[in-house]
Parts: sequence; structure tokens; C-alpha cells
Amino acid sequence: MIDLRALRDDPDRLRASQRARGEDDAVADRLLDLDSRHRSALTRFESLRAEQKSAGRSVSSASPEEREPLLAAAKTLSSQVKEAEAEADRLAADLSGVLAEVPNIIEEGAPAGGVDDFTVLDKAGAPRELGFTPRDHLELGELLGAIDMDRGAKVSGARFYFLTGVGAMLELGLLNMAMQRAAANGFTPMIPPVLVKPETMGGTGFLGEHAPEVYHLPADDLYLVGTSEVPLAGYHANEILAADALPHRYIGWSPCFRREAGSYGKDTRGIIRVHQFNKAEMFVYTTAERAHEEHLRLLGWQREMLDLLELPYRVIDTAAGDLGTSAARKYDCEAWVPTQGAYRELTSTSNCTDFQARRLNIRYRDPEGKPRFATTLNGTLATTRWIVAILENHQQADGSVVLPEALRPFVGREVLEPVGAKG
RNA sequence: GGUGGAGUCGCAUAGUGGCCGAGUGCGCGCGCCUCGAAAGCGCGUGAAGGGAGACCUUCCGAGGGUUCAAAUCCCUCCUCCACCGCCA
Repeated sequence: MIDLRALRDDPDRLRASQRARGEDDAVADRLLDLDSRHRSALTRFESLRAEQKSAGRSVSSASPEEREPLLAAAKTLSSQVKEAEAEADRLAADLSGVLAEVPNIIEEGAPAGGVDDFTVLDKAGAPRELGFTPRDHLELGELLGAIDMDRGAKVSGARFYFLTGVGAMLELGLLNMAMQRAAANGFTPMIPPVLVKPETMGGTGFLGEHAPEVYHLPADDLYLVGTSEVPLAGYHANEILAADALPHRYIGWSPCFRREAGSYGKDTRGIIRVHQFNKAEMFVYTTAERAHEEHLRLLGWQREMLDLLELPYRVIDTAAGDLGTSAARKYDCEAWVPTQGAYRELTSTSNCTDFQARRLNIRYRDPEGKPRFATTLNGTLATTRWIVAILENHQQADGSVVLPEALRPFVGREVLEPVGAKG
């Protein structure tokens, strides 16, 4: 949710942001109009209410003979107050309805445009010269006895899979490595609930344009999270945090569930795009002043993981139209996938400014003791998808995969060897 | 799943329709006192919104309702505690 008072002072900021995102900039005027109508309705209600309260008090202190006319007047006021309140409530609902649709205002510097208008900020590590025809991650996964898509489909349907044997161990090792590194960097490890209430899901901004992506359990009115960002953002909802405790840095490990609606036919092979996967996610609460440098720090920790796993990747500055509802700025790291000849997203880090904090009512005390909305940031530190890049980039001609050194202690072996066909 | 009890200002508590427009204690802040401190005394001490301001409105777990008037009465829900049943 954006700041209405800031909008009153400078509506052009929202207009410019909307244009950069390729969205309607007239919402600014609709908001301003609703806002001023709401405020005058509110003022009317409040003064009537004040009058009613004093009228009520005069009834209680009146002598029996004065009582009757005072009571009649109070009754009249009471119905006027109800009416005025209903009008103010109606306008407040209209206003928050429009407000709920408005995405965050982009950070200065974010490239304008859509999905393909990103800026490449950096490239790291060159793709290996293989000297043989690379196998894709699924072929390798089957050869290594690590991935079983067929039985995933048998049990749960398309886009489900089993990680088997070394595949299971590889994922555990990878995620554990991420958790350990984050903990060493001062993050608090968290294993959060993955079913959340509507206000938590809505508060993080996922029930807007992303709503069709989200699994919903109608019997309990709970949502399955697509990332632990959701419960970690809800963790401090409706709290006022002590300023000297900031930043709060959490590293969450959770399964993530995504319906992948609208991506039919895309990435249907293997585990690149699946309905359920695991993820280690960094989540930070801090102040507006410190947010930008924290964002770069999150990116730094992501790059460190990718470097340790010896993966070639590039860093992109996502364009405004591809930021999603909550983010003001987003950097993605994309790893090289040899069989696709392309870079594919492995990490994403977003600065959500105070957008989520407003919806979830997360504040801290500034040095003057006044509550202010916090800034939230998040970033991937490892996911199941990383297995794709690890297998493909570190494969050998015989189908074995030599694990990067930093990962070995977490997986408990140096090389993943092909197993005989076992069905 | 069932039954009973509870949820009030940072914490603890008072409050069973109008004197609650929320008291008191602790904590915290400022001041007096003191060489300095403790004790003592005095003053202050939540959030949100509107207004240039004086000030006004809302918030007693959440949401509805009754009433001229609700922390207080009624309904629904949530959370916690206790017990019963079932269960990985």
C-alpha cells in the first residue's frame, strides 16, 4: 500500500512510476478525488459524533422534566451520526479498494518497461568449455537416480516430481549450506508455517495480480505460501519494533507452492518450473534510510552463494513492469544453463520499501520515539531450481557430476555417479 | 470435535449501561532534593486519523447488534488456559 499523504504532496511521483510500469497513471487522480471526499465525509461524521456525545451527556444529567425533549434531540442526532458514519465508511472502502490495486512506487534508477527491458549489471564466471554434448538436467537427474518426474506425475500430476537418493541429499545439502551461511552472516534461521491466513497473504501483496498463482484451501480459508517471504513478513505484523534491534534478518526454509497458472507449455521438462519446491529465503526488516544498502548486501550474499557453487551467472536490474506489486526495485541473478544456451533466474531480491509494512502494520520507533513504517526486503539464497544449474554446469562426459568444493561437506560426497538403470 | 474460564494503556490490575471522557501500582521520562546517587516528592508518560491551530474523532482481542448513551448487555469469530474425546 502506498502512502496517501505522500501522494497528496507529490502525485507526479506515482504518475511517473505507473507510466514506467506500463500501467494507468490516472489512478493518481482517482485516489486524490476519493481521498478528499473521504476526508470531508469523515469531518462531517466526527463533528456530528461530538455533538451526539455531548447531547448524550446532557440527557444523563437532566432533570426528569427536561429529559424528554433532550432525548428526542439525541435520537435525531443518533440517526444522523449513523448516516454520516455509513457515508464515511463507504468512501473509506472505495478508497482502500482503489489503493489495494496500486502497485508500489518504483525506486529511482529502476529501468522503465516490461519483462525484456532489464539492464544487465554484471556477468560472473564464464560458461565452461565442455568438449562434449551436454545432457540436460533431467537426463542427468535420471542417470544419477536423482530425479523421478514420471512417478511425480503418477502420484500428484504434472509439474510434480520426486527427488530420490543423491537428488534428495543434494537438495538438503544445498539448502543447508544456504542456511548455514546466512546464519554465519547474522540471520536468524526460521522454519515458518506454510499455510497462512488471508490477511497475511494479502498483506504481502500476493492476492492482487498474483492471485491465480496461489493455492487456496477453501475449507479452512487458508493459503499455501509460494515463498516463506509471506510468513516472514507476517511474523512482525501489527508490531512496533525497537529501533536499536533493527535490522532484523531472517533466513527462512520452507516448501513453496505455486499453481503456475498461465504458464502452460512453458518449462514442462524437468524441475525448472514446478508446483512445489524448497527455498531458503532471506527476509529483512530495516529503515527506509538503510534499505538501499541492505538491498545491495542481499545481492552480495546471493552472489557469494553462486560463486561458491562455481556457477556462471549474470545480474540483472529488473524493469519496472516486471517488478510485481510490492517491489520498488528488484535484482535477479540468472545462471547459465548450457543445454538451453540461456541464463535462467536462480535468485531474486526485492526492496519493498514500506509497501508491505503498511499493509501488515509493521512499524519501528524513530529516534524521536515516533512510530514509522518499516522497510522490508527479501532475497533468494537457494532453491530446488539451483539443482538444474549445478547438474548441467558441473557435468562430465560420462554423465557424472563433480560437486563444487564448497558444497561437498553438505552433501557428503564429491562426485555424483550414474547408477545402473533400475526402473 | 466437545465443555468451562479468560483476553482492559509496556507489565500487573480496577472497572456489571451515563461520575470510564478508562482509575491505581510498577516500569519509563523530566524536574525538585543531593557533592553525587538511592529514597522521597511533583509533573508527564499508547496508537491511528482529521484540522493552520485551539481541539476533535476512533481504538478496552476482532467484527456485528441493542441503546439517546457500551470496556460493561446480546450475537459471531479469533487467541490463550483447563478438562474430555480422537489422532500422526
